[in-house]
Amino acid sequence: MAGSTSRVRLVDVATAAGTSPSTASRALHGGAGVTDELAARVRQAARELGYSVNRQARSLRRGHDTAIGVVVEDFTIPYFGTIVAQVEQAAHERGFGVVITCAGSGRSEEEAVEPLLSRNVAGLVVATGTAGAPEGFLADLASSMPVVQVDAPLGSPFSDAVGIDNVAAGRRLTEHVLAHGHERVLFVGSGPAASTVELRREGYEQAMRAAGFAPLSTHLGFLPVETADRAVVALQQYLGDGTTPGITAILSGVARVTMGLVSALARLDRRDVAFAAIDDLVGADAFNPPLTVLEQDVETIGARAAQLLFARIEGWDGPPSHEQVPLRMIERGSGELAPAGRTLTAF
Amino acid sequence: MAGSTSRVRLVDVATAAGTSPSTASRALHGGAGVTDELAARVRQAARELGYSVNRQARSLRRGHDTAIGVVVEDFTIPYFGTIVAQVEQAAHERGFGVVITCAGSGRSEEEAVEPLLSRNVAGLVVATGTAGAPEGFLADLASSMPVVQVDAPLGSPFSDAVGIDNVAAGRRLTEHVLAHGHERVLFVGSGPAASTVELRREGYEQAMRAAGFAPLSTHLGFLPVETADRAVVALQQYLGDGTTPGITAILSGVARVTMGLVSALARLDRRDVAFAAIDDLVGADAFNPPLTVLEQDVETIGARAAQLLFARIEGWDGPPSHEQVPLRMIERGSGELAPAGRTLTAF
DNA sequence: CTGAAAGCGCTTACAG
DNA sequence: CTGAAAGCGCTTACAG
Repeated sequence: MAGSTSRVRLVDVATAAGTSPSTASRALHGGAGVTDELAARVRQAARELGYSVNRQARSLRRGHDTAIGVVVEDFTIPYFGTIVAQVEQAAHERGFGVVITCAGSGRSEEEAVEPLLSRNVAGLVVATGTAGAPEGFLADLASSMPVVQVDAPLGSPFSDAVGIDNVAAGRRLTEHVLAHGHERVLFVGSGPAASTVELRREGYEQAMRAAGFAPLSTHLGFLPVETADRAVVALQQYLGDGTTPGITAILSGVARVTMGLVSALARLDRRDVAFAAIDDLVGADAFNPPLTVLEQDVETIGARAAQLLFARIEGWDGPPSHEQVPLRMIERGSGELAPAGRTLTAF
Repeated sequence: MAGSTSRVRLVDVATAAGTSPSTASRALHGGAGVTDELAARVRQAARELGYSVNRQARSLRRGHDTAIGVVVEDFTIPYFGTIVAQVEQAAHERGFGVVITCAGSGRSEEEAVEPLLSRNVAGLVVATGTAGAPEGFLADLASSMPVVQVDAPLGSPFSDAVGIDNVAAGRRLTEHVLAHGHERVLFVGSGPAASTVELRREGYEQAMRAAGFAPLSTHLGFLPVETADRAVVALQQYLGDGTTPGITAILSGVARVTMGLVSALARLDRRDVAFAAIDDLVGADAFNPPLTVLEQDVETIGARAAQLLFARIEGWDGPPSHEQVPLRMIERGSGELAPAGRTLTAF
């Protein structure tokens, strides 16, 4: 057991083993060039004293830390939680620490990243959903350290990226409800700044136009708390007043928005409106009706991001790779409703 | 703009401002004892060069880092995501970094915490739900640095703690369904190791016994993926086979379990069984029937934990405080169902 | 194979 | 008010 007063240093271990700090360091980490016998003595002393290296000192000396940074837009969103979990796991396996920071709620990217850079992290996973301008702050960063972007709208020429094909996702979701006879379909995004969601909207518009229907979209904004209230107001506007024909299907571009829409539809008691969403939600099979979703494989996205990052950290020097992880449609019912007043026969 | 090749050091700033590192350091952080004019020159040089302090060096010199550690059981669970978000926010406001680690999935506490200790974090927020043995590893830690426990079963004599009154929560949830005429009520926990959930079960048993009914409880385990399948199996066993009278109400002790139960009840199409849970769930108002919950104010729990931790870090030396944040019952319908075949008049 | 020495970038008594 | 010097704990050329 380590004494709980003050951490034991390498010199303590060396002294206990009857050698010098230099040799002790080599015995514990350096590997080469130490007698087996002496190395064993050092390792035992380290064990007995409960030694663990002071990483600040090591990092200062080596010029980079065995830690990576993770920049996330919002920790309360399950998507990001899963990314963090995967990255932390990969880091832990390699003996790396993980320092996190939040880029949301009005903080600038510089401000968000400073706590990471000032700790000399060896690389960065950036999952903000909004970043990715090739001329931005991240590009600057990516030229001096490995950066992997997650859920980024565009592949940057300076960094690796892992995500989904957003345009195709929007198209596929749209085609799903079109196939069930819908023509007046509303797409709901979170806001113009969420560029991945905007790409999904683009896919939606492509699919609508290809089918000969007019696209119609709106935004709910970013704050989950307010989302349900806004959704009620927004939906009432589009659902029709009995005289004008309203929309018959709703598509949600992202989980946060789905949460709001699901509550709003429940409050309005409109279970007749078809509804499908990008991103799965916990309990979606218990919704009324059960929610059809186009699911992202978030675990794979997080795991691949970590793999790419550590490959770079370990020196891999290939061209930036932009990976797209396949999506999976989970049909649970809500997206398969036919438009009210119309019976489908062919499907 | 900072050059992107190599970080600028304090000595660079000092040189640019025509002074020494000592004075530059004092001008930027130390505060006292530098001419206004010189201080201004240093600050401008720092700004122009894009200087930001190397925290590893600072920490090494000062003996402790301006960073805190957060130990979490599982980042994908919204409860912990909210704790992390709150703590990160508080840390950021104080110029502290946040390094995280996961204590779940078979890692020992020592192993989980090592990456934090080896970085000399100034304090720890520990949210593992299972820890809290007064003689454990954490107690050892708490004697050498500030530790705040979140969601801990017992108040440790060595550290602050923030959470809820778990026994009272179990009692209150139980009394809710008892008030609607239920007598055969099943409590579902996650596993014997989750001691906060076990305390909730204790409250449930107290309430059942006080009402003269026999308590009946089971566990679903920890893995969210398997939970729904296990829940189906478990529920079939308790719901009765038509000849024997089954349970008429189910209580869930924690969010992960609720997710499984909600899916299982949907699959079994048993909307007649009353159901109430501790912890709110996203979309709970869209469930069928809408889910009644006893909600934890997780944001307040996280915020208070951070406040306590930083108070300790800044030197506050009061006795360990064990705070319990009030709960809120959200009645949405699922817990208010009367037992099938029995009509209530009095409520 | 081993150890004395230098140095990573910072802060802080200490002397002026 | 200012600066030269020491030292936080480690690693790594360098010399032996």
